[in-house]
This record gives sequence, structure tokens and C-alpha cells, in this order.
Amino acid sequence: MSIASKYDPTAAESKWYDYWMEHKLFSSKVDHSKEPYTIVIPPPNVTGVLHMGHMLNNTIQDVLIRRARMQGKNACWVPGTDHASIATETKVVNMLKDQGIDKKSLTREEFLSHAWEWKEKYGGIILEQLKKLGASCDWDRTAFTMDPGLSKAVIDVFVDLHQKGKIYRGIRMVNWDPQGKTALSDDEVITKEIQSKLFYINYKIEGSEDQFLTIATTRPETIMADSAICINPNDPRFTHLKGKRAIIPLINRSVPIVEDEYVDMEFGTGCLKVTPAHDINDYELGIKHKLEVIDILNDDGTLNEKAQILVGEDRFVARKMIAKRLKEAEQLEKIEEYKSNVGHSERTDAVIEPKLSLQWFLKMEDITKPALTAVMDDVIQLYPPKFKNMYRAWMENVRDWCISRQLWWGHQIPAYYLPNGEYVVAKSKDEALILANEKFGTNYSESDLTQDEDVLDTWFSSWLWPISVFDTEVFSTGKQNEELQYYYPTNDLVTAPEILFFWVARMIIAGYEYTGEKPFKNVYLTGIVRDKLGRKMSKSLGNSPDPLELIAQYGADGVRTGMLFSSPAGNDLPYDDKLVEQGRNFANKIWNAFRLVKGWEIDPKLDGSQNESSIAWFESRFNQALVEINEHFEKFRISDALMTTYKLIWGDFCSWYLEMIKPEYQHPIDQATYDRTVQLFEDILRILHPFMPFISEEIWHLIKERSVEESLILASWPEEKTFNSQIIEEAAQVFEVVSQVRNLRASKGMSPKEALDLTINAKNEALYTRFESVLTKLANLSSFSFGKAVENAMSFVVKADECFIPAGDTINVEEERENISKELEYTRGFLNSVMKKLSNERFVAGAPAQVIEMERKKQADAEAKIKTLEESLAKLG
RNA sequence: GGGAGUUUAGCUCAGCUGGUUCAGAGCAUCUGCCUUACAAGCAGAGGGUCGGGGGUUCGAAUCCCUCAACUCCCA
Repeated sequence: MSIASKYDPTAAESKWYDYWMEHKLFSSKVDHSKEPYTIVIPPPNVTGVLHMGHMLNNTIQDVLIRRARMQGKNACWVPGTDHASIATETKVVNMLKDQGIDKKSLTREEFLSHAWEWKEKYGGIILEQLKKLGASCDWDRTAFTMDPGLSKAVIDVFVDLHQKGKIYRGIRMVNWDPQGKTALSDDEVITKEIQSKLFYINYKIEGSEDQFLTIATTRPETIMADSAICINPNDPRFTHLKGKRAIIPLINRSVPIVEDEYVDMEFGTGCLKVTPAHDINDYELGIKHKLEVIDILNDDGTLNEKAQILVGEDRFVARKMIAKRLKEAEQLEKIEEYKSNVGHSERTDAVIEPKLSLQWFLKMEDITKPALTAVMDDVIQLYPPKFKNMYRAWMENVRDWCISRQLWWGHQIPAYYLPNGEYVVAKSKDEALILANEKFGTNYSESDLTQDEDVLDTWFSSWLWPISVFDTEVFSTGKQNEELQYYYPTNDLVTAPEILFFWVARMIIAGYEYTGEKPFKNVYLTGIVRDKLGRKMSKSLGNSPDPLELIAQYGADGVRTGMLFSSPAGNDLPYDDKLVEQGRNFANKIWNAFRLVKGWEIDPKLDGSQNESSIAWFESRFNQALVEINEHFEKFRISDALMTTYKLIWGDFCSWYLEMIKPEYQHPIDQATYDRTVQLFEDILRILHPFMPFISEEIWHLIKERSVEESLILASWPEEKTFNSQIIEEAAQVFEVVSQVRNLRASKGMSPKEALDLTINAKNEALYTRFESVLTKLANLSSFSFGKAVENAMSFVVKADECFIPAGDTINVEEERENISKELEYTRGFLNSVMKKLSNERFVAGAPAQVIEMERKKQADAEAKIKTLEESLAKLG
């Protein structure tokens, strides 16, 4: 059989993914004889496309789930998508706009039918993409946050929390997106530094003709909404203004001058205009000083009648015009360039307008308490733990959650308004009608009820995700079904730190509220994938590679490992094509190791005893590495687990082990060595599988024909066996001799093909004897012997063993002497520092016995080495 | 303005409660090799006052103080 020297992932990847799917190997069913291991996917936006962040995130989840599956657990990875109300609605609105349809011209039902159509068309794309990555989700469980069951759960929860008195309606200053015409949570607002202008405006002091005060503002168009001027009571410049009133320019309305230490005396002129309707800080000042609230803006950002002037103009147009009019009225002192931080809508990029509006809120104060405790007490572990502090800070200062959104796509709020101005909250219109008539003793009919137009915040459905994917009834019945009892709490959650608060924290809250249990044990927070310049990868910057193209080019295995090479938990991943290239090369390396082994002919008559120590060494090395790998996994150090695996395979297995046992070209190998090598290869494939599922499964089946049940995906994770660390150390010493011989050749410009004689003055000859055949082969020796000294030879020292290679005529005595002298000098210096420590009484008294013992050993080793070196030097004459 | 974090080789990062193999890994770089598993490779080599300064200690990359730079979160 001839096998290509370059591994081609394309065919193997689709073949094995189909195979796993066809035989339902990702499927998980309740099975009480097995320990469940559960991950729920952070549901990507239903109409989203795969980006690099998803790739990293889902690779980690797949690694965890595949390893758990191999450990014999009932591994269940639940996939699904999020309806993502704002993002999806924006996309649908834009799509309709492209078709010449204005959302405003549609009824809610018409719009929603367009939205569903869109969802059906594009909704599955991202999940299909995940399959290309190798994600071993139980696809039969695919859920969507607007599935009937999950939607019912959302409504049940709203009604329940309302009944518990935790949901209320209130006027609040919200972040208003005048373009999307919706309120946004603080987290959906992106602050950008904007070059803007600071306008210095003169306000007349009431009752005087020539006295002015000057305020500095970036928003002159809001002066018509001013309800006061505020000064700092400690500001000596303005004592004369206390108790007076000022006149708003252009509209000539009089407002009080109030005092508050909130005013920064350093900023602007030290006078602040107070506009409670259009600034959050001013709003709070307004409450404190009982000021009038004058809202001069319409929902779309244009000025209304209360502005008195420029009615109907857009806020930004109005800004320019006001400035112009102020100038004409000679009340504009000056304009300065100014950099300010302005909130923008994450979705529409419109400048956020602080706006007072009637919204639905969830009281957070009590409901968050168990969620805070759980993380603080490590009932739920965050990886890396540094996020605990952030979590606490947020949970302790949490504000009530504004859960209403002025959108259509999502779960419509189950509140029904009545003709008498009251409202009721109920799971359906029928129930609402009964409730209303009971409550108010009325006799309304269905047509009298109007449901709230708004929908719920997307997170108000996804906070139920770890529960609702298993059980949609528990929210109303309080009784957990079998699935929920078995799979919940889930084990690990893998997500981005940016949604720690609006998703992770809220899932914990909902978990305790509705199951009395945590939703997951561990939260692994990935980093943000950035480009080489450190910028976040984003569509708008166009700096993100297309994940599917990457997979096509480097293979899913290559991309998976590439992403994991450099992404410890919580650290950003500076993406570079070099990484996936390294991943691809790794796959190719493994492929070629397989080609080598597969190509060997077996001669049953051959004796393989010379390979026994090599096999014993690698077995020990493997188990040593396995312990490390398991430890890394337990601590969620996925990159480290991969790196240990990588080095074990590339370095120990390929560079050393295979070279050690490799028969000469076109010579056969003995049966015993071959069999053990194949077994070792299989062990390697097992630990490789979570990282590189495709190539490992491919080779697994090429090694020999296997049934479905014998597939690698279902194979067992290797058991940790005790290992012999002595043989590992001894081999390391032999390897060091090999390296030194190679180094000597290289530095003397000799060909690697030139065989050399080696004599070692060894303290422990058995060590070398054990690996003699290896030493001879890898260092390319023509002879190997033990002996005290060799005349006219080049030498080097490994540990305290001196090694000699006769140099014939080529020896350069001067050079040799210099080399040895250098090493001697260094070793003497080293010994000196050790002696210094040991002769320090306080060190000997203070340090633990173990440390002192170690220093003594260093001393002995150094002394032996110095002796050897001195002898060699003497021999050179 | 408040809070958190980071700073170790050219790059990305390990270094747990101060003391072995403590200055490491991978990548990149340099040198020599197309040695029939692999040039997507092999062999070898170089490279860091552990951000600056001060302190605690017999001993500090590790603990404390201070300064600096960067990042993030909240306002």
C-alpha cells in the first residue's frame, strides 16, 4: 500500500464526521449506570456565521467533551441557537429595506413571518459550520430559544417572577437607540472616543442686564431642556450667584441656580447646566434638587414641541443650528475642540440618547444573593479565578435589570392592558381576561385587552438555557423531569469573559431560583481572538480570516490545535496563520510517523531484545506525560495539555523512540517490537483524539479494521500507570551524549555520515550498556567502549562522565584546551557559589534539610566534574 | 473618578505555598543537511540583570512598598 507523504485532511474529515453521525456516536441518553458529563453550548446567534471566537470556544468544548466520553462518562453536549432579538431584528429590517420594504409599513404579524422565514433560511448555517470543526454535539437535542417549549418557559418565568413581586414597571433613564428605536442595556452600549466640540454658552443672570455666567457643554441642543444651573458651593468664583436664577438663551426661560458638590470645579467653566431628561447624572441631580424634567426629544431623536424652537429637527442638525443662533445672539463665548466618550449602540452604531421611559424591570437585590455566594465559595469555579473579583464587584453593585425591549422579534411580554388603565400579567390572553375580570370585577371581553407591544431582553430567555434545554415545564410545575435530574447541574461552561455578567451570572441566578442548584460546576472563560495588531477580530475591520477557508486550507485538526497552542484560559489569543500552520504540520508529522510504522515488514524470526530498553523507556515517558496531561486537564490548562501531548509525540515518540527502534532501510523488524510500537502508537492516538479527532480516528482505523464500537471516539482514555523515572533520567543522559557527539560533528564540520569511535569514562557503565545499541545508532558510532583516557582525542563531559572521540590528525590541541578551560572555569565558579552558601552558617541553620542535601550533591557533582576536566587538561600536555 | 489585572528570550506564554532539574517551553532566528517516514522535514546553536527603584530574608521572578507603562471593567 502506498500512502501519500502529505496528509490530506479534506477527505478524512468529512468521512469520519459522517461516520460518527451515521452511527449516532455523539448521542447521549439518560443512563443511570454512567456518570453524566454535560456541557450546554453558548448558543450562537441564530442568523450568525462562525467567527474565530466561536472556533476557539467550541474547540475547547469539543476537547472537553471528547475526553470525558473516552473516560467512560455519558458525555452530552447540547447545541442550539439564540434568537438574539436585536441582532436578528436589525438584520431582518435591513434585508426588508433592501427589498424596498419599510418595517413601519408592516404589521407585527407580517414582520414576524418575514423574520421566521429568514430564520428558517439562515438559522442552521452556523451549526453546520460547527460540524466542519468536528464538534461532537448531540444534534438531536438542538434547541432554539424561541422553540415552543423554551418560549413557554420564558413566559412562565416572567409570570412567576411578577407574582413574586420581583418584576415591576418603572420610569428609568435608559439608553435609547433612536435609530433602532429601542432601549438598550448598559452592556449593549459601546463607548467610543469621539472628537467633538465644547460650546461655551453665556446665560444671563436674571435681574441684571450685563451679568452672565458661562457654561460649557457638548450638547447645546439640549439647553431648552435645562431645569437648573448647578455650581459647586465651595467655588469662590460663584459666591455671587448663590440663590439667583439664570435665563436660558434663545427661549428666555428662567431656571434656578442650585449648589452641589458633584460639580467638578476644574472642568469647563465650573458651571453645569442641569438637563434631567437627557443625561443620567443630571437626572439624579434633578431628583436630589427636585427639578422639573423636560423631555424635548422624540423617539427618533428629533426635537418635539417642548423644545419650543427647531421642532422636528434631528438632534445633530439642531446642535449646529443652535450654535449658529447663539452666535447670532452673541451668547456663544467660544467653541473648543474636545474629545469625549460617547455611547453607541452595539447593533446600529447610533449615538445613544439617555431617555426616560416606562420599562419592565427585574429586582436584582435578593435574587442575586445565592449566585454571589456560589462563586465566592467556589461552589462554582471560575477559570481563571481572577474573574472572581470582577464577578463580586458586579454582583454587589448590581442594578435592576431592564428586561423590556422595543422590538418585535422575541418573547412578547405577557402583560395585558385594560381599558381602565390597569394591566394584568398572565400566561395567555384567556387567562389574562379571567384574571382581569376577577381582579376588577369587570366583564371585559378579549378585544378589550391589549398585550404589551415590547419583547423581553434576549438574555431573559438564555438565562434559563442550562435548564430549559432539558426541561421546559419545571418553571411552572417545580417538578424536575428525568432529563433535568440526570444531566443538571451541567459540568463545564465555556464562554467569553465579556458575557460573564449578562449571561453567566444570570444563568447562575436563574439556576438557583428554579432548581435550587447551580447550573454548572466550572466556568472556563476564553480570551478574545485578536489580530496581530491586537485588534479584536470583527467583520467591520475585515481582519478576521474566514474559519471555513482556514479549515479547508489547514484541516480542522490543524485549526483546532493551532487555536489552542497559545490560549491559556482568560488570555486573549493573538491570532496568526503561523499557529494553524503549526497545527497542520503537527498533523502531517503524525501522519508520517504512521507511514513509517505501517511500512515495516515483520520478520518473525528476528530477535527484538535490543529494543527492550527503548520500549521500556518510552512506556515510562508516556505515563509520565499522561500524568501531566491529566493534571493540566483537571486545572483547565488546555493549552498546556496540548503542548505536553505535542512534545511527547513530536519529540519523544518521533524524534527519539522511532529512531531508536527503526530498522535499517529495507530491513524487517521483529514481531515483538512491532506489536509494542503499534500499541504505543494507539495510546498516543487516544490522548491525541480530543485535540485532533479526525486524523486520530483515520489512523486508528488504518492500523487495523475495527467495528463501530471499536472506534477511537469511544475508546478508553489511557489509565495512568506507574512509571520508572530512573530509566527516564538515564535515557536523558544517553540522549545528551548523542547530542554532544552530533554537536561535535557539526562544530568540526564533519558529515553526519562519518562514523566515530566513542570512549566514555563512566561512573555507571550499566547505564550506557543498557542503551548501547541506541547510542551506537543515533550517534552513528563505529565503536563504543569504556576507558579512562584516550590520547589525542576531542572530549566533552556529560554529568561527570568524560567522553572521548579520537580525532586522528585533525585535533587542534589549542582549541581543545581552550574549550576545556572554559568549562573548568565555569564549573569552578559554580562550585564557588555553592560553597559560599554551604559555608554560610545561617543558611545551614535556616534552610530545610532537603535543600541543604541538594546543595551538597551539587558540590559533589561539581567537584567530580572539575577533577575530570583537570585530568583531561593534563593529558593534552 | 472607583476597581481589577498585566509587565519573564524577537513573538505568545509557563513558572503552584520564596530554596532542587530556576531562569523554562513553543514559535521565530542563525548554521549545516533533500540522511528513502516527514523540507509541512532532520541535526545543531545563539538569545533574558524576570518593567525601574527600594525593602523583608541566610536566600526573591516568586513576599512588601514605590514609580512607570499597558489592558479591562464600572462611573
